[in-house]
Amino acid sequence: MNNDDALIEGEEHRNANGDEGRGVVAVVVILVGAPGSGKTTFCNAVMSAARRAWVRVCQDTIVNGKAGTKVQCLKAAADALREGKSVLLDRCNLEQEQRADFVKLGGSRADVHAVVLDLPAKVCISRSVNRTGHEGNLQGGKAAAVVNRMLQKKEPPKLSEGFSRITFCQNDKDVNDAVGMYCGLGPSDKLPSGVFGQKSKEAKVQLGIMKFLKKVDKDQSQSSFSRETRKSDSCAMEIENKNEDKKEKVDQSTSHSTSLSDVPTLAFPSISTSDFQFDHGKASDIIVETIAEFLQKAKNVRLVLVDLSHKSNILALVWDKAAKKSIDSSKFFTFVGDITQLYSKGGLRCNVIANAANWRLKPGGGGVNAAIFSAAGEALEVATKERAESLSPGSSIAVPLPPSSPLYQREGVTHVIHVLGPNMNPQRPNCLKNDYVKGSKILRDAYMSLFENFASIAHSHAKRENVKDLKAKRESFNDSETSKKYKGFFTSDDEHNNEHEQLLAEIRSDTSKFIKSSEKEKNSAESRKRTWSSWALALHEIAIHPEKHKGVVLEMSNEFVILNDLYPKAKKHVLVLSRLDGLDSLEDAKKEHLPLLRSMHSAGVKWVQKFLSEDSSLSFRLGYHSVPSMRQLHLHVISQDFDSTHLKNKKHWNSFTTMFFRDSVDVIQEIEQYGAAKVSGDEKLLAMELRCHRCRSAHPNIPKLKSHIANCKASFPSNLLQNCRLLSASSVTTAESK
DNA sequence: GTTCTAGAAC
DNA sequence: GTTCTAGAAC
Repeated sequence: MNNDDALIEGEEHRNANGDEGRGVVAVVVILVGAPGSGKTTFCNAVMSAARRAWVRVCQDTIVNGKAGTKVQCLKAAADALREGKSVLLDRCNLEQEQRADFVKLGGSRADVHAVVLDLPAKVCISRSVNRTGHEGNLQGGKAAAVVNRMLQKKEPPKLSEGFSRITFCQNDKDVNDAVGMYCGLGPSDKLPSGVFGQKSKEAKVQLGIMKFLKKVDKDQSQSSFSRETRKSDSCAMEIENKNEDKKEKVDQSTSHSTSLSDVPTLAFPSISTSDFQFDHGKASDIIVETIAEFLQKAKNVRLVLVDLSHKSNILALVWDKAAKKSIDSSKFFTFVGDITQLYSKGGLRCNVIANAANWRLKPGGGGVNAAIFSAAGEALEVATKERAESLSPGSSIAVPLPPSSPLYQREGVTHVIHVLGPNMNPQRPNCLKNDYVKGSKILRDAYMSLFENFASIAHSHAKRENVKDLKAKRESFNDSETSKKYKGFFTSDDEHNNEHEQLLAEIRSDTSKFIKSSEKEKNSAESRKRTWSSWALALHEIAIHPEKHKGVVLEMSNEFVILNDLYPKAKKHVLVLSRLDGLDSLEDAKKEHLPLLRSMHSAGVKWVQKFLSEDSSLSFRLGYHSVPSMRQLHLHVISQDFDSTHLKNKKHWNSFTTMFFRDSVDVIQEIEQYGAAKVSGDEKLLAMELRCHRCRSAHPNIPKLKSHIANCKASFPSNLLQNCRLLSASSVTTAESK
């Protein structure tokens, strides 16, 4: 690897300096970026200080200052090239298809570069919302929606599309650097090719990998593309149908038995069959065999083999073989989708996902590895590094995902298991040169290791009897060594060991709260109790002495008191306040509290019904804050309009719209199943960017968000529509009948 | 200049 | 939890 890097560096050097005498080399720079990302600014900056002739081609202004067509842009660009000028293409170009025709302008005539202005969505939205008199006329409230929609479809450019150079800019500094570079580009200069500035701090390594891949990518896409698509086209429909059926089955089962969607589920890609070129027939046999073996031992878990494409060959093979082996289709099935968006796009809850990692456990490269690292954010890189430096073929390592990771927040993924399979590709490290005896063993080991790791995670989850128990164990294990691997299925021999290992994993992964408290206050059970500020005692006072607060109490029983939230964050916002002294927050709730939680819930539902009878346009959620600000357990019953002057800041918003808010139905279910409810109390959750709770679009600040939600009519995300999490006029009748 | 956030005090 | 306000962002 080091050798590769050195080689690449040498090449760069030659390219950057060694092209005098070759004459003028025109460049087509295809800008890629959402509205507000600064494409026009970029063009103007380059052209104002350029050392070569540039023509800016902008679709928004191409017809005498007015918007034109793509064809007109192509013509203008071609004309410019013919005159020996270089081209700055100023249009969004976020999708590959939109870029393809412009890339074709290259070839012998010109180098084609991409400059990706990949600034945070928030920045683009903020700029396009605020701008006035922009040529594209994308202003005002609609801008945010447009930007969001476009960003969802974005496909980062790849060298394989035909670019000779791609520059990613993630912030203003990157943009300025890129401007400077193109300004300084003289008529006969040529910039080094490759990918630059992609999300990795080790740009050189990244470049090395990308260059290395470029060659392989092309080779592969030519050979395996024709081979595979033709073959699979004939059965594509079939697979699609099967998967449709399958998905329906899953949906049905989730709606019938409320627990299925929360069964620990592992989503995994096929290991070694794409980039590592392992034979699909042999691989599918191994997948099905190891799954069958695993499912015999493991109870109450699900496995899902995921591939991006309906045309996946391996998915079809595994599907057929699993059916022939009569593998229980509720415990194992295949799924077509992006493994980093199974929940948000596919409605499939998977708390653990596997990553087809490289031996260095580095992000980038391509395929699943790049996708997962990029979706999980830097948090995964850091967490991975803490655990291991590298991975050997046939093994795997589980990494708990910090709650700050977008994958955790958006998809509910708590662990990523990195797996490394055997390599049959001569252009990759450790190639087995067609030795399928060795290869098959390694692939089998890889899956076994993956499933074992998953089993440990699932097992520990189920083992969480109650929070107190866990805390006690945590403390006793707190100082132990960490680097051992998880081992064993659910055999009694390994059980103790497993618990130990998993508790360690939990200590590291779970909400930092526990760690902090166990570090600060070691052994005394009393001192572990949270201290509350004076203002945080108001609810406790009402709960213990409701008779003194008749003015605010709406309803009262022995178990709870109902009152309006003093600072309602929506049109309707009431609290169902437990009267049980000593039960202060969700993390203290245990099985013994289930009757109380259930009656609080149904009291809340009754109020929802009352509110709905007054205004049927409202929708409601019932839930708890993971870490409440006020003492005394209280259930929020809140309408989803969030139309209130008291909703003023990010914390308010995120406390009701992220995983910080734990739906009462889920809380009850988790306590029934595991003895405790999961709390997502990470501070970062409350500092997250502002997203619409309906359409998930991002907004630059609270006022903009509020004006958006006042008008957003998008349907709620699918997860809220399941399991009676969201109550509305149409759903409440079904909730009642349950 | 105004708008908006975020930290401290309560 | 809210209020107040300095100063960042626009």
